[in-house]
Amino acid sequence: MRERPSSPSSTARQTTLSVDIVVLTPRAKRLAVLVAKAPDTHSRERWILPWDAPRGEESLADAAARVARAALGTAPAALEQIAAFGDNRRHPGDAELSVGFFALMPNGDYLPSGSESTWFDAEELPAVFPRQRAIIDAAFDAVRARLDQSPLAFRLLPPTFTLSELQAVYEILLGRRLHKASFRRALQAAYLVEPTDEWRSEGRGRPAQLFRYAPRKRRDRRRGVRFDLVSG
Amino acid sequence: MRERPSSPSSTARQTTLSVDIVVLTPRAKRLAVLVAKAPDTHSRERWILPWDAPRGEESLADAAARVARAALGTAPAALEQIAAFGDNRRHPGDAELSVGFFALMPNGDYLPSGSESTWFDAEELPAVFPRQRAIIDAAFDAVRARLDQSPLAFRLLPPTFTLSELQAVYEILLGRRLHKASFRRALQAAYLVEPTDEWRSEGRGRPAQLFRYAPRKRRDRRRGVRFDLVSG
DNA sequence: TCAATAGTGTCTGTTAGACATTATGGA
DNA sequence: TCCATAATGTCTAACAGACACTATTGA
Repeated sequence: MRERPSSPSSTARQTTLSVDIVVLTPRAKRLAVLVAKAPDTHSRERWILPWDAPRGEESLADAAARVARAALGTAPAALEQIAAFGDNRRHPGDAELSVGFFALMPNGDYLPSGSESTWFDAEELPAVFPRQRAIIDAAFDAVRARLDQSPLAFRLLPPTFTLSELQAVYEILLGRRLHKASFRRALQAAYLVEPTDEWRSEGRGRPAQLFRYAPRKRRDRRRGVRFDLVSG
Repeated sequence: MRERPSSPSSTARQTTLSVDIVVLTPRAKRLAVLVAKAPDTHSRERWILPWDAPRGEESLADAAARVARAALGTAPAALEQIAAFGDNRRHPGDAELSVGFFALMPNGDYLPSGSESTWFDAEELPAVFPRQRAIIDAAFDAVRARLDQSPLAFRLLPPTFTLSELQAVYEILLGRRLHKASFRRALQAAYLVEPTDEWRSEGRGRPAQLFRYAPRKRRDRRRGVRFDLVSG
């Protein structure tokens, strides 16, 4: 066997691998996470994230899509990798290595039928395995970090939407309130949306104009689209 | 075997795994990457990133540290995970899954003795395996994305340094020029450095005051420390 | 009419970025 | 002395954030 400092061994080792999905959805002005009750093999109650091992030649992304689809009954609106988690924390399948993904679903009132899965408010999560707990925490960070560089928010909305709906999605994903006037100014400056000639009236109040996602030229996105905080 | 939508199989599958390191260093005002010549098993010349499989109970981070140390002869100044790469692109060890890390080294003139490794300018990289090419590209993105939230730049400098040196490191890591006055203002506003009472004279010009990294209160880092571009 | 929401105009303090100037050493 | 680099002051346009106001519907 040859000796090279840059590659001390010439073959990759066998490892048990899992793909774990943090499905997030806006629900009652908060973020909710999809978890299922773990089979009662151990004494205390545990909940688990959807997960599985990749099959055959399946890529990580394909495996993640399959697991998300199985858990939801439908394809999620967005699916992105978070990171690999290879510490020694416990995992429900005792995987040595877990690759975490986050998925976004538009409507948190929806639940796959006949499933033991439930939505939990992000602030009131039940006990999960430590490895999956770390993946959940990383999922929130990843969503927030990518939100202003990637059109994640628009995937949670129908093709046309009001600016108030869009702002609400941003607020839920970021976990904080935004300033209305500045939010709209930033949207305008970023050329992300264009108005339609439709308006929608909901309950009381002035009807809102509908917009659609229509990113123009990539613009000099030196610093992405940053939205301003509200005072309170 | 039980049927749960959230976890269709109960055991994680065996997979071949590698940990691949993108070692970056400032060199001649540019970023350089450490690569080694691949053993000539195939016809055309290939270069490879340092990599290896984790051993035994070793965590991903531990394996990455070991590989980086083996390639450099010393520990790097920083080491962070990028992501997992599980597509079907080719890898030098034919790993099904590779976890990429980036490492930072202060001095790019340094080379481990007796090694076939070489620094390549980031803009003029030789042919590497497609999987590792993707890891390199992701490494640049990761460094730039984390630079304003994490004190990566300070790890490339000795305990005391001039502000011009610090700015040069930022410029190399970001791959673009920064505006001097705004850079210093941003530093001041972020309470990241404090002056020492030492000065250093190098060649002509006024001597520069030495500073040290001394982050104060975490401050309301709503938007991290952002540095401004230079006009040109 | 009132309540509620949509959308806009304006003001102010802050700051990014440019520019100019002073400071201080070496050649 | 001239040159090169450090360090700082000032100016301006842009913008964040606050506030107030108008617009438009349903109750």
